[in-house]
Amino acid sequence: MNPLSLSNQLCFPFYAISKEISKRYRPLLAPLNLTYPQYLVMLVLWEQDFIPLKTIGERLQLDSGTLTPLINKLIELGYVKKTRNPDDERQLVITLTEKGGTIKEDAMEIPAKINEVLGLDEEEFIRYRQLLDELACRLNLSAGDDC
Amino acid sequence: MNPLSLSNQLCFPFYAISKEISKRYRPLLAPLNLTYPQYLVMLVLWEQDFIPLKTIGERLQLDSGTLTPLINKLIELGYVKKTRNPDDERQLVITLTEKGGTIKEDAMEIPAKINEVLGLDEEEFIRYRQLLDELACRLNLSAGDDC
DNA sequence: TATATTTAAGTTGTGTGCAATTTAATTTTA
DNA sequence: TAAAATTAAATTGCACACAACTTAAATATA
Repeated sequence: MNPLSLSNQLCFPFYAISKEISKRYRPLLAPLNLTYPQYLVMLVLWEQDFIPLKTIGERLQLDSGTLTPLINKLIELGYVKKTRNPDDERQLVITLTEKGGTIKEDAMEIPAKINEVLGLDEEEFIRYRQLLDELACRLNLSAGDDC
Repeated sequence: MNPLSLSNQLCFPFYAISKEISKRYRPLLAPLNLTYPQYLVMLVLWEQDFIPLKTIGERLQLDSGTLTPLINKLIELGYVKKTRNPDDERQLVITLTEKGGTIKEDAMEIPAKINEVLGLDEEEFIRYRQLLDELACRLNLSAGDDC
């Protein structure tokens, strides 16, 4: 057994599947003019508006080098705006615009469509998510850390 | 239950775990001066040398826009070289240099180290791989297609 | 066999992803 | 309280990832 064989490593299927998933999101996100990472930022904001850039970065594991241009793009699209925390001028606080709030309605359709596109039923979805959550815990990627 | 919540989607854990895995590869690959995608190309070549660029792209699901500069970097590192198929001058055939063959010995250490870094024992490794293989099949990402 | 079509790489442009550095604001501490 | 350390964004530079397009070679077909 060759340990270097692609088929004998975890890394490659993870890499390939992850790329494939974001590829299948692309046509669903196109009507909203969002890329997959931009959509993730919007998900964070729809869950909690008026949030520091720092916190978005912690949730998504992204640094300012990635987020700064991404947020600028979302501003250009008219979905968010930047404010500063008056108590700490270093902090950039991101808020949804009205338009950014409105497209949430369209985005609500996406999770169901994605499961369809991925060909997963409810049971499979839950099974995969459990395994991923478990692995995320093991890699210390969980927010809650109750694992 | 909010369907748009990060924690209720498959996409995000996949995205986060995939990034985390390649992050954990980075220090292991640094001594070889390889990035993670470059390492994947080397894995393909160590499995089968003298292979068309096209075929590498099919294995890794990457197009020439990604592979051309990546291969140029591997040439710069002295690990591979380009030749043309004399029977079809369109085809670029990639071959390992002596140096590219030699570093395979160092790379042999990596799979074991990665499982250690990810904190997975043999049993868990197999369990995760089965699930990923299953999902890859379902997404039509498998070469064999026997699923 | 000349023309059209297809195919393989390469090129260009946009958008991440991340390391390393810079800038400005805040906090620590000497 | 002035200087040092820390913190949050922004900037710079490099390397993917991929869509769209170009170029050159091979194949198909009229």
